[in-house]
Amino acid sequence: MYDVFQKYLDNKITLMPGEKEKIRSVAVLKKIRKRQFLLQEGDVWKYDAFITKGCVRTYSIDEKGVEHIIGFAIENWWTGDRESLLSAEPSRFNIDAIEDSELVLFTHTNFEMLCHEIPALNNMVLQILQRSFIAQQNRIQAALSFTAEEKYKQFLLKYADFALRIPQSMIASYLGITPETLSRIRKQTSKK
Amino acid sequence: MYDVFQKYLDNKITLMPGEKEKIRSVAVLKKIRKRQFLLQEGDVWKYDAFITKGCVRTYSIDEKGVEHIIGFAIENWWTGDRESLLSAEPSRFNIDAIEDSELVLFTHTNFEMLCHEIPALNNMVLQILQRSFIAQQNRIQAALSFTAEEKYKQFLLKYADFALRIPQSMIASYLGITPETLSRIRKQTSKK
DNA sequence: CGATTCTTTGAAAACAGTCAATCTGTGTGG
DNA sequence: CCACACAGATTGACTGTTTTCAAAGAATCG
Repeated sequence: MYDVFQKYLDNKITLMPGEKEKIRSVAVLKKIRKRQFLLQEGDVWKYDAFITKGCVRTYSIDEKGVEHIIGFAIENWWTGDRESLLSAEPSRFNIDAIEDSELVLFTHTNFEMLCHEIPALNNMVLQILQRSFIAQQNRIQAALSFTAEEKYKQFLLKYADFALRIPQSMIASYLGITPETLSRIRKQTSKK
Repeated sequence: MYDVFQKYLDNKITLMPGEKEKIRSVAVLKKIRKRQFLLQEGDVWKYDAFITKGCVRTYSIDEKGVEHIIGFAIENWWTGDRESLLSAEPSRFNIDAIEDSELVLFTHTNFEMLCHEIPALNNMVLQILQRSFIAQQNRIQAALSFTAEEKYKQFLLKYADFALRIPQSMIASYLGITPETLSRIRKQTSKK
């Protein structure tokens, strides 16, 4: 379980002797089953969470009870609610597992300590944040510029590696359309 | 002109003796007039840009020639295209001035050097990035969850300080609706 | 196999987009 | 200072897309 994370780290940064162990010593392993919550609306999120196996979704629920998926995350991705983490306010989001999943958790306090002591790690976090920022910007642009069909196509291209693991109703939610509309788009495009 | 930026810095971080001057020495002042480009699609963006006066917009143009506004920025905000900056690829965005504006520019190379030498500055950048990330996440959530009317209301609340400086057609573009639709929404809500 | 969840389909209603015309306000040149 | 031009905002009629609601059809899991 932890070895997936270790591999990820080795791939990204080179650590000084002893640092590997230091990181390892504050890591907490966690398994969650399909449909199980990692974070529930109203709770305060306090971790940095890395997925070693499985798939989770982050979503909000509007006043009509409809779910709106903000993002997905799979193996080798980080997840969590940065807003709640930094503000220490109750989260407006839910995170739950789409598949049985395994995670490596760090309490944010521990993780900050690690980042402070290990510049390479701190730098890695900055890189990830930058990349997430860019990805979000592109998603906003897509939402503004593309039709539902184009957004779906782009989604399949961009997330080809795990698009098939996700129920269509959830993809629809992510794209901001109803499951019925997505079903019709698929029918349309399969004709061609 | 530069004093606006200096004030901003003083407000955010405390600098060691000499650091102020070091920052100042690599800053470049720039004025742009209304409608003038700061960045044009196809060019590579190489700066970190701080606005001391005025207002700019970042937008893309789709294949039909329609503009889609990704974001606005005013005094005391940063602007630019992080994607182009980090990838060194030509930008897909345009940035131009909505009002006559004044900026403090740093070439990214210089700015990185400064961040490397001044940990407090580096930390500030991280904070800004985190906050931008959260703001974008909230925008995505709003786009998914809210009706056009709700999005407009939220925009007015959130950006009350400069919403009036921006033409309605641009607000419509930002919200992902046509100017006509926004006009009708305004008519509706003013009735109540 | 039965139960539950997910997907598809249909028809009607709601909504936003398009196109074209008019109105309004601002700023410029005569 | 006026008149005109121009850009932005509004309005109306029409079209097209998406949602909604309801029901039937697959697929999945214990």
